[in-house]
Amino acid sequence: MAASERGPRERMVFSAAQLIRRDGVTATGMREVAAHAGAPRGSLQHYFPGGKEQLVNEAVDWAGRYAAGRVGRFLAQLPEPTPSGLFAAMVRQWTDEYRSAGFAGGCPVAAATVDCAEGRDSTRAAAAAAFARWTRPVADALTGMGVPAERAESLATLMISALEGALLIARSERDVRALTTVVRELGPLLDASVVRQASGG
Amino acid sequence: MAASERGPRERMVFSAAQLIRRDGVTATGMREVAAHAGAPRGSLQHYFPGGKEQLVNEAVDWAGRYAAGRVGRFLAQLPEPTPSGLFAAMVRQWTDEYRSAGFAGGCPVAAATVDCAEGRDSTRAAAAAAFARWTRPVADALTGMGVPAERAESLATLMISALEGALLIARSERDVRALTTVVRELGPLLDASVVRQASGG
DNA sequence: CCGGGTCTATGACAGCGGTCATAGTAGCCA
DNA sequence: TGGCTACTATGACCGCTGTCATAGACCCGG
Repeated sequence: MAASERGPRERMVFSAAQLIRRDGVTATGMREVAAHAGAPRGSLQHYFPGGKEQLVNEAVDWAGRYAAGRVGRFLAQLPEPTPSGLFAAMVRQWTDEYRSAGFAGGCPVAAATVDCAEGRDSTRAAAAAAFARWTRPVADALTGMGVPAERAESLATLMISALEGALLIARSERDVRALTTVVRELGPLLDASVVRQASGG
Repeated sequence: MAASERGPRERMVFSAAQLIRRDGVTATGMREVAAHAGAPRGSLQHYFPGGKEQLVNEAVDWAGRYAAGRVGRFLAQLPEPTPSGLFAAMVRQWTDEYRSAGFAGGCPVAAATVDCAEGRDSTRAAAAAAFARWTRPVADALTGMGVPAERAESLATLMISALEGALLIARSERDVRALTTVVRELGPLLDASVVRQASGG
C-alpha cells in the first residue's frame, strides 16, 4: 500500500485511489487529491487534462494493477500453493489492514462501480477492466494448482465476489467477521476443485 | 420493486433508495429525491428534520427490510426448499432486473457503505443493521432446511457476500456473468451443508 | 539575450449542494 | 370567527465543486 516517492503525477493517482476508497468518487475533490499528494493544484490540469474523469479512471486502473500484482506475491509467499491458501492470503491483506489501521477504506474499484456505473461509462469500463485484470492472475494461479481451466475462471470470479461482498459487510460492521467467514466457508470448496496433483485437504 | 401510492413521506424514502442505488449517496441530491417522488420540496425538512442523513438512513433501513422480506417470499415460491434454490432465487431477482431493465442500479446498502462508512457513522450503522436484518431470515431458512445452526449463519454471510460482490462485477461489466457464476459454483457447497432430511441433490 | 518547452500559481466563474428562514395554505376543532 | 396544527412553497445563504484563463517560474538549447 505504500507508493514510494515517485513523481507528482503518480502520487496524485495514488492519492486519488486512497481517497476514493475511503469516501467514494463523488465525495473526493480534485483539490483534496492534490493536497493529499502534496502536489500543486496547478498540476491537476497539466497532468490530467481530461479532468476528474481521467484522474478517477487512472486511479481505478492503478488499483486493478495493484491487486493483480499482489496475487503473484501471495503465490510466492505460500509454503505450498493451494486455492484456499491463496484466497486466505488475499483476504488476510484486508483483515490485517482493518485490524491495524481501522476500517476507513474499502476497495476503490468497488467505490468507482457504485458511484459511476451509471452515468460515467469510461469509469465503468475502467472498473470492469480492473476486475478482469485482477481475475486473470487468480484464475491462472488456480489452473497452475490443478484446477480445470473452465472452473478456474469461475472460481476466481467467485473468490473476488465473495471478497468484495465481505469487504462491504466488514466495513459496515467495523468487524472482520465476514471476511474470516468467507475464507473458512469457501476454502474447502476451492481445494476440492483441484483434480490433479495431491490435494492437501 | 414497486411501491404503491403511499404517502409522500414513504415515497421519498423509496425514491431516495432508488436514486442512491443508481448514483450513490453523495451524488443524490435532496431536491432530486423530492422531484423523483413527486413530492413538494418543502416536505423534505418537514418529514426529515434530520436532513439528508436521516433520509439516507431511512432509505438504507427500507432496503434492508425489503431484502429481508423477499427472502420469505422466495422460500414460499420454491417447489422444494434447498439452500441452492434459495440462493438462486435471490440472485435471479437481480439477473431478471438487469436483463429487463438494464444495469442502472445496484444495492443501496452497498452504495451507502461505500459512500458513508467513513465519515457518517449513523449511516454506517444503518448499513450494518440492514445487512444483519437481511442475513437473519436467510440463516433461519437454512436451518429450516437442515443446516446446522452455526454454519447457517456463516453460509448466509457467504451467500450475501458473494451476491454483493457479483453485483459489483456484473454492473461494471454490464453482464450477468458474475451473478450466474456464483450461483453455479456456490450451489453444490450450500446443498452439501444440509445434514438431516433427504437432500435434494 | 531570446524562444520554447514543462510545470506551477492564482484567481475567477458558474453551478449545485444542503440547509435555514419565512410565509403561505388547508383542514379541523371550538 | 379565531386559533391550532399539518403541510407546502419559495427564496436566500454559504460553501464547495470542477473547470477555465492567465500569468509566472524554471530550465535548457541556441
